[in-house]
Order: sequence, then structure tokens, then C-alpha cells
Amino acid sequence: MSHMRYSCLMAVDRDHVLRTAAALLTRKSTATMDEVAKAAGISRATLHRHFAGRDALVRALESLGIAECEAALDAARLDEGAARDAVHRLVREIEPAAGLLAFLYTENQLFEGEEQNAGWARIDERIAALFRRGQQSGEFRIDLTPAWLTEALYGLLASGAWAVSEGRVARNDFTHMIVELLLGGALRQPEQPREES
Amino acid sequence: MSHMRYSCLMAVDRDHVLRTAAALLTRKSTATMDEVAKAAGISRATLHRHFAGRDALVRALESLGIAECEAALDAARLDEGAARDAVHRLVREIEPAAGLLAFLYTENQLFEGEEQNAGWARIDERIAALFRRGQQSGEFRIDLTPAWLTEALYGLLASGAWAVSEGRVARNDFTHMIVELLLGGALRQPEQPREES
DNA sequence: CTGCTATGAGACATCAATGTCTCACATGCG
DNA sequence: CGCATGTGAGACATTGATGTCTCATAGCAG
Repeated sequence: MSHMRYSCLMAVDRDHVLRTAAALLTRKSTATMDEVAKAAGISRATLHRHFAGRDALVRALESLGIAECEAALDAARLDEGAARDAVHRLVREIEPAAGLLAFLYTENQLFEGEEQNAGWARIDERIAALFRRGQQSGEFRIDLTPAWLTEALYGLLASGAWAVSEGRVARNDFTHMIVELLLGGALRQPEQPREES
Repeated sequence: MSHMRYSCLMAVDRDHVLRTAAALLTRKSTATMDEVAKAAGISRATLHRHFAGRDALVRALESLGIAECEAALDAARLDEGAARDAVHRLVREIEPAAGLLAFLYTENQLFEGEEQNAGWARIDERIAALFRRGQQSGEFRIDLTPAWLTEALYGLLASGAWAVSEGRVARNDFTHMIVELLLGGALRQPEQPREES
């Protein structure tokens, strides 16, 4: 049966195209199907055979972004150890997907009426739960709502991705910059308290 | 001379159209010229008489955003008093323009090759200078670069504007959420140090 | 009243991106 | 070899936004 090999090859190519498209759209969110195809090294016709249209491509990218997010969430083991350490692991794990996330984050702003993929709600909830846990354990302040902390994390990830891609921030500082700002803020603290060694 | 009254009336209308367009494009960044015209209560022809095209409209919005930013920077008196208080004043003053800023912030991501308005560089520099002052006075930590703090402020303003417009954050909490997160971070601190009373 | 000006409405032409189609070619398998 | 399948190249039609144009009308100053 050629079906198995067929679907396997398709999946490989599909993934390659998807990653190339993600990389391109991260830099130029209005790139043409033509540009996406060229970037992936295939013709527009073939691109169209894999993804029925630009909509389908963006949806597929959304699924990819959700999958990578959930993988990062799993890898970060959000409910283990101190919440602050979990945040640090989360940002570190999610860093490779930050560009794609930034693209999808702004793209979602114009989905207006349409229902957005339910995956985001689950991701939002998992991240918000982490901040809630940190608040309940006394690690995090309670005057900043988990919803806002979640939103702020998205915003900082997007800002960080853009700042890196434009050379305003060193790529290696990405995680440190985001985690330190999100957790500790810009103010110089007299002592960095660690409640668990 | 009818010229004076003429230009005056034009300016008023122009400003009204600009503000309406800003409000609309903040919510739906891909709005049509037709939608912009309808939102402003004028016909597409008249809109086109004021702004030669979509490009010109966006450029005008950019100028408006820059002007509002600089006005906020002036009103915040960034070089007076403690740097943390200056940041607070800045966010408070810039809040009304946050939606427009968010739109322009993402719009700038796709200006790729073209040179961007020099006004942004000046604004960047003034904000970065504030953070630098805070670092030199010992108020702010020095491991987060002024460039990153500036970028992070933009990101938080955009996130905040979207979170408010989608009802995830209360409008009245906007300034508090942003300032507290940017300055203090999510971690609960044993004592909030105030180096000047 | 008489013109002048800004406007609204709408009819185009244009342009770019998209979606669909055909055809030729190459690769791989029986 | 002969056949099937995936692909690239390119020719279309379509669609949506845009830019430009004309014309009728309302408001206003002289």
C-alpha cells in the first residue's frame, strides 16, 4: 500500500512548510502565499495542495503554535516546585516558539467575531493557574490578577521576540530579560527573597 | 479671506476623522477605507480628499500617535523626582493613547525595509533615558537594559490595551496593572522600599 | 439670487492576491 | 518499459480593496 508512505511523506513536507511559513510570517505577517511558497522552496500550486488557502495555512499555524505551547507547558512541569521556578522553566521552554506566538497573538486581534480555537483557552487557563498557585502559596502578589499576568506574559514574549529579531536585545538574554522583568520588575530590590532554597 | 476659516474647518474634521480611525483600527487593524469612512460618518470620497490613501492615513495616525506620545512625555516631567514616580506619571498620561500605540506598534512590525518615522527614535530615547536615570540613581536594577525596559513598556501597553478592550482587565486598573508589573514584578516583596519619601 | 465649496453617491478602471485549472516533467514502482 | 503520482510553471477568472472620476446637492457668503 502506498498510502502509508504517501501520508508519511506528506506529513514531513507539511511540517517543513509549516515551520518555514512560521519563520517568514513572524518577520512579515502580511507575506503572500507566493512568498510563503518560495520561502519553503515549493511552488504556489503545491503549497495550495497542502493548505486549501491562506486561511487554512493560518489555522494550521495556529494548531502548531498551540501544540508547541502545550508541549512547553508540559515540559515546564508547572505544578512542581516554586511557582517562580516554574515560570522560569515555562519561559525557557516556550522561547523557541515565541516568534510564532507573537505572530498568532497579533493575528488573533483581528479574528473579531469568529470563534477562536479552544486550545488557547486551555493554555490561558493553565498559565493563569500557575499564577494563581503562586498567589496562594504567597510567592506572588495578589493585587495583579492571574488574567493580567497571563496577558502580560504574552505581551512580553511578543516584545522580546521582536526586540531580538531587530537586534535590540541579545538572543541569549531573552529568557532572563522576560523572567526577571515579569517576576522581579524594574525596581532594584534590597534583597531577593527565596522562600525555598 | 476664506482661507483661514477653510483650513480651520479642515483641521477640525481631519482631527475627528483621525481619532475615529484610530479607535476603529485599534479594534480591527485591517479595516477598509470604506469602514473607516462609515465609522467617521463621512463618505469614502471625502475621506479620500483628506487622506490621499490608506498609506497617508496610517502615516497621519503615526504622526498623531507620536504627537500624543510626546505630549504625554512632556506632561509626565520625566526628569523630575523619583524615576519610579516618573514612570507612573508616564503610564497615566499615555493611557488614553495606548490603543493607538498598540495599533502602530504592530503596524510597524511590517514596515520592514522602509525607514520608520524618526519621531519614534526620539521617543524611544526619552523613555530609555528615564530608565537609565533610574539605574544611575540606584532605583532600578542594572541587569535589565534600558532598551529592553522601553520595549517591555510598549509590549505591556499593547497587552493592557487589548486586555481592556476585550474585557479581561478593568479599564480603571490599566495604569496600576502596568506600572506595578513593570516596576515591582509579580513577586511578592517583603517591603516596598521608597528611597525618597 | 448667484456663485463657490465641500460633500455624498456612485460609476468606473486598476491592481494585487487568491483560487482553480491545465500541461509537461520527473521520480519511483511494478 | 509503461504507468501513476507529486510537482513546477503558468495561464486564466475572481474577488476585494483602492484610486479616480463625474455629477447632483446642500450650505454659505456676497
